[in-house]
Amino acid sequence: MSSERYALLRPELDESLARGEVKIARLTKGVTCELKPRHVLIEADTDHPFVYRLIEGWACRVRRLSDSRAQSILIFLPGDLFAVKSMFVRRHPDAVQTLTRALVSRIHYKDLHKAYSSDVDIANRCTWQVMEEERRLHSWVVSLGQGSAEERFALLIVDLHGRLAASGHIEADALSFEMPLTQTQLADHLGITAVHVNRVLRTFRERAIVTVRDGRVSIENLPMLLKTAAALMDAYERSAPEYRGTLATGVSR
Amino acid sequence: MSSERYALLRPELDESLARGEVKIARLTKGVTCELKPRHVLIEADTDHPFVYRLIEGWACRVRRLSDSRAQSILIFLPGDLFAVKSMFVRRHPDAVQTLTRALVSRIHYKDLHKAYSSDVDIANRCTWQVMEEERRLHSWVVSLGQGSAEERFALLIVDLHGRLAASGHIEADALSFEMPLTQTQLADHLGITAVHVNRVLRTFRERAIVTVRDGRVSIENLPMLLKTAAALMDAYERSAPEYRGTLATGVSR
DNA sequence: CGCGAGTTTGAGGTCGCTCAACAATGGTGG
DNA sequence: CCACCATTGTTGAGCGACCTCAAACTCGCG
Repeated sequence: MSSERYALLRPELDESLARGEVKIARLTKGVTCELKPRHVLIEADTDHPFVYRLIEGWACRVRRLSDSRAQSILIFLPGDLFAVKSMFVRRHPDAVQTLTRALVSRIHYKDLHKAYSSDVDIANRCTWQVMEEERRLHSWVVSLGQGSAEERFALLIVDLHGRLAASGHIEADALSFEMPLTQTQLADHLGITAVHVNRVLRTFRERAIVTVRDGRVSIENLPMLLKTAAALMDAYERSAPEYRGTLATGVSR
Repeated sequence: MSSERYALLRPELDESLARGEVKIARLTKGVTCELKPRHVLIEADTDHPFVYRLIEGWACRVRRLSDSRAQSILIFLPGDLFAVKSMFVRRHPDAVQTLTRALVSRIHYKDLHKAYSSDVDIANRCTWQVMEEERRLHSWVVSLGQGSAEERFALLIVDLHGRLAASGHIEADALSFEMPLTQTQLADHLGITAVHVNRVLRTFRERAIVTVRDGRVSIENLPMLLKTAAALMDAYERSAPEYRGTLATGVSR
């Protein structure tokens, strides 16, 4: 978690969060396990005592409705803590499952809450994770509430790119990266049908803006992509380096 | 904040949260102020050093897009803490404004964070507030992503009713309560146009399920309302007393 | 080879949008 | 007290984004 990208973090907390990061890493180290794609880590509405860190791979929080609709609420990328809420609630109303093969470490909520209670750095780091998630949820509410299918998709790509770049998993100027979501999974996240996802992808491909193939996205016209997402983007996202940098210098084809 | 409704809270935290509640109330007491309707308390993208408690009235977090679209992200009711994130970030990407005449108390983020650092009860209470908000955001993402306009509206009414009942502002079995949102404000929250809100309200009125008039909602057919919202409701909401109770005992007309 | 999961495409339908007009309300100033 | 205006609510007509259903295609896998 680089604080680079989160320019709005109060500077006095910078070091505390970095320390909390290390301390939590130390606490969770040891108990790591490898998971297959689509493994349900946390079942909805079931008592669950662990807090996790995603080390490798992708995962997501998904709610399934009784009538077979599903909404993928948040996507987790390497480095993210998740189910921090386990410290406070016995159950979660939605499931967490892997999207790819993944490596996670975990810690019992009691151990983490003990550390949380006695060490401000750890409390800060946990609270920060929840707040960061909340920020992304705000953005996603705006996206689902006001964005067209194309805008939502563009925003998603920009967001994933930004997060992967911020955590160092891809270069900040990378124009291609892995995105292991099927069109059905994209649909559940974007709040549209899989069929329509396919059509949206087609128009982006035909207009040579973004091509998604074999679990990989290639950005062919970044300025155009950013322009499509721009209306939905908040000040945080707009201030991310990959936005200012590349939009200004013009990586257009 | 009664823990009644939040049956899933870990029992060992119950007392700590109650203590945190009281301590925060003590910290913020004194500095209260009264605000007019539509007063912008927190401006988007502007440095802001306070954390608030809404004592009376309604408020909401709203993001305005460059092209005049707007999404109301969260609605705050009496008792809610908001802008807890001020402790961690300098600015918020969305504004917070009152919907009615309102009474708020506030505290400087440094003071609160000092208390947060030295008192677990206060840390717990703050983190809990953020987690509770996150839970509602999850639900709202599902609602916007998967729900029809009617389902969203029904869920909103059920949610508001449940929260007002939980905090004791209305009776748990009240079938009518104040809801001081204009149709335009409802539209921005539901992610549909004001015109369509009007039509949705009409169908609910014509089917004698819910009538909204003069800033007040009257539930005329609760089972039907719950049935409409049911698909979108999570286990928390479904387990709320007013759902189990009244659906079971059948308040149908 | 057959199977299942994912992708692609067509045809037709619907939910919700846009534009536009008008009614009801309440506040303001003359 | 009335004329005026801004805000909110209401309704119609036409349109477009997205959905539903259905079929065909690709691909990896046992």
